[in-house]
Amino acid sequence: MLPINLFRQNKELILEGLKKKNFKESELVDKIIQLDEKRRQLQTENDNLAAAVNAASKNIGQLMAKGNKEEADQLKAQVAQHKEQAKEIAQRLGELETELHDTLVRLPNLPHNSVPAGKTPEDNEVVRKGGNIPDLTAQKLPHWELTAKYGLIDFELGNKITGSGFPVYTGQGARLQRALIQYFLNYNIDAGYTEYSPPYMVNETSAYGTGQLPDKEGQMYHVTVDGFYLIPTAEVPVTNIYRDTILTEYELPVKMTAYSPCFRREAGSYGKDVRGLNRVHQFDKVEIVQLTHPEYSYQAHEEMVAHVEKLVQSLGLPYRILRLCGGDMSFASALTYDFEVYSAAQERWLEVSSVSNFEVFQTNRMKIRFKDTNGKTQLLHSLNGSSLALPRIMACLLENNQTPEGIHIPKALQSYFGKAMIN
RNA sequence: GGAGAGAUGGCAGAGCGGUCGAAUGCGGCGGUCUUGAAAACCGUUGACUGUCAAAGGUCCGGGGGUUCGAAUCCCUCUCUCUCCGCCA
Repeated sequence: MLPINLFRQNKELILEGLKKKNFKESELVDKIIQLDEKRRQLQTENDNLAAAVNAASKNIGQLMAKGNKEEADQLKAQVAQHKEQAKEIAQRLGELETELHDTLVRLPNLPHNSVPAGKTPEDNEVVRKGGNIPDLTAQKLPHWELTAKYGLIDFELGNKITGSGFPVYTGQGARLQRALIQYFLNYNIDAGYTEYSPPYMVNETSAYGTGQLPDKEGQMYHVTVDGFYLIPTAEVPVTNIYRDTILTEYELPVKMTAYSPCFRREAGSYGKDVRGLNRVHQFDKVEIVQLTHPEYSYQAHEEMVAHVEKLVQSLGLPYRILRLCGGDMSFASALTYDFEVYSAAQERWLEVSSVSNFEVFQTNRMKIRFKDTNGKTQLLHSLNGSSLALPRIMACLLENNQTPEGIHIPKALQSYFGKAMIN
């Protein structure tokens, strides 16, 4: 949610940003400004009435103490009148506040200056490439055939137990999952991130805080009996750790990492996109989250990108880093870098990480703040990224490292996996 | 699931219808003292809204009610604790 101050101070900046993000309903900006003005006007009226009531009440107390009942009764009648007026105003004020808030949450975050213009994924900008695409002339099986061949994943069994998109990892496949999680977590911890093991269900307030609600309601599994949501990413519970918190400047930056399964309904996906591990309803991911001083968030963002890049490199996978264009960015983000790795048998790029700076968009909702050196309370910036999401990494590892003799395990993983090859 | 107790500022903990945004202690910050530090002493120390600044307004777990007036009384929800039951 954009801070309301921005609308009072710099309307042009907002309109410009919304245009770049390809947001159509720019008339909402004027609506918000008007609602805000009206709201403040009503608030003043309301406050003045409350002040009158407060003063009169104090007087009544004193008059009663003196035994001056007659005058007190007169004042009481006055107060009753004021209260009737106030009731009406308070109701209108409440409606106005709701409308203002509901309009405000419909606006996406504004893009950073460096975000390229554009509407579709084709307009994303390739920032860097790395690694080598392997030569698979000897054998070129897609990962869903490899997982069957070596007994790593049973997709059919998942169908039976739950439904499509809930793969069952078995034997060496399960072990590889565990090795990846462990490796990723340790790598993040070594870089100064504190590990958290959060709940996998969150309440409505938390889902709202990171922007899942109201925007992506249909993408989450909803446990209706208790009103909980299964987390689509550890970002949700982890960022909410600091909801309604005021930090001191020397506690910054806050760096957190967490492993969690992620649950996504993925309504509307189909075809080759959902084949094998490409898109599933439950998957594992290790996430990194930072809360930083607003002045240093872009520096932190670059550090996070470099951090994830080194991790991808250590797995020996061919990758590219994209700077997402305005139209392809998520609702809440100001700047996003996507990491894609090349799946050599499928011959396509698969997204494995998305590293974003949300600036104050999330922290404004969650009231995550800090006291600066002048004693002023300010919003922090929040950032997060995958480090990394497992299924597509696994798909690429299997496909790219396949040989007729077996699948090679990257060196960095071998101590976690326990051997150098799947066969 | 059943029975009971409770929720107050960063923390601990008073307050039980007006003088309470809230005693006191701890912690934090500033100062005196000191070569420096500790101790001691003095001062200061919640958030939100509003404004050029102020005045004013709101907040004692959430919501609703009684009253001229609620942290204090009533209803309700959520959460925490204790005991019983069940259980990884």
